[in-house]
Amino acid sequence: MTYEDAPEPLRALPSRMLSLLAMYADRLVSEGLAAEDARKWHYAALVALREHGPMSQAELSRRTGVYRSDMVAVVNELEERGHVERAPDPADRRRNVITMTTTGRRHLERLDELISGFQDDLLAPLTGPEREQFSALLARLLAHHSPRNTA
Amino acid sequence: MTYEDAPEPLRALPSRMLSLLAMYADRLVSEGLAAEDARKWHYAALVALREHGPMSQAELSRRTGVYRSDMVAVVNELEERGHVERAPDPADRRRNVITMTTTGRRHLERLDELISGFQDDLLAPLTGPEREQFSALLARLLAHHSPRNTA
DNA sequence: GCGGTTGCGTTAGTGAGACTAACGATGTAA
DNA sequence: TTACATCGTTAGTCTCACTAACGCAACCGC
Repeated sequence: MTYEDAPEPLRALPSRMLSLLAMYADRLVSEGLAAEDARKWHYAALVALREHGPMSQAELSRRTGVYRSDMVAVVNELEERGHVERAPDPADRRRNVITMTTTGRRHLERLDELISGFQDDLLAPLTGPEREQFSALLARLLAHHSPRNTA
Repeated sequence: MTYEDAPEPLRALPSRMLSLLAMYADRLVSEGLAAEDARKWHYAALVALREHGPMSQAELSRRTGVYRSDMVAVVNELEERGHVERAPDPADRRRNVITMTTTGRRHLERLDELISGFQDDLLAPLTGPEREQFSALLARLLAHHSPRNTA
């Protein structure tokens, strides 16, 4: 927060505005999810599981962008809460197969609603078309800077 | 990095795209500034000093958004490098007066160029009008969510 | 004058996130 | 079989935003 009086040249820097707004958005999401005893990586993992079915932690890691060393904790927490099950993969004994439970699926649906509400809060001052445009611009910038397209 | 295969519903979330892009932008700036032995808060502080002249650490903190506890280190580093001078304020002995040196001013001019280049890198895929629009949308979102306007 | 509050610089510490290194166990390929 | 890659896991680094508390100095009401 703060920055009330940031000098103009600073205030107008896209990189700075981006950091500031991202910080705000992150806080919005994190605090909102905390109310459901969830963290944003929980959401990312659950969405991946819904989209692609059961998978190993390493694959979950690749799909969500969470390091596999950090994914350990995420899966631990989801397992504790009964949202996923972790079982050794009989086909490849290095792997764990992570499967979403029914509880997990219900939980995810709840999170879907919350997350969607946060997007509305975030974009509140924009009109419908402006939101589309903002998202589209973000997507283009990301596409340009992500490893896949930059390489 | 990574996220190559993020499931669609995740990938399209504005809050997520924002975080990702901000991470990229931060890295761009931080690594670029490191080449000049600078950090982004150095830049913020120096810009504030140029705009408003000598001021206390607390005021610097308010103007840049850096906590005054963290501002101590920023001023230390700038002082070590000879970019600012720290002197007790005779008018108020609780305060330090931070003044930019000539060296600091030259350094800041160099940073100006670097920073401006990073903005270009960041916004590279967008056309001129698109950059304007993106900045304008960011500014509006920030204005809406910053404490001054939210209150 | 005095007492209470507020602001200052500083130190220390928290909690989260991104990221690296290395491990033992397992699988794959030369 | 030897060499290499992958997986889950532990541990640890660095940076950031943020809080708490400190001693000190200034200000306000009286």
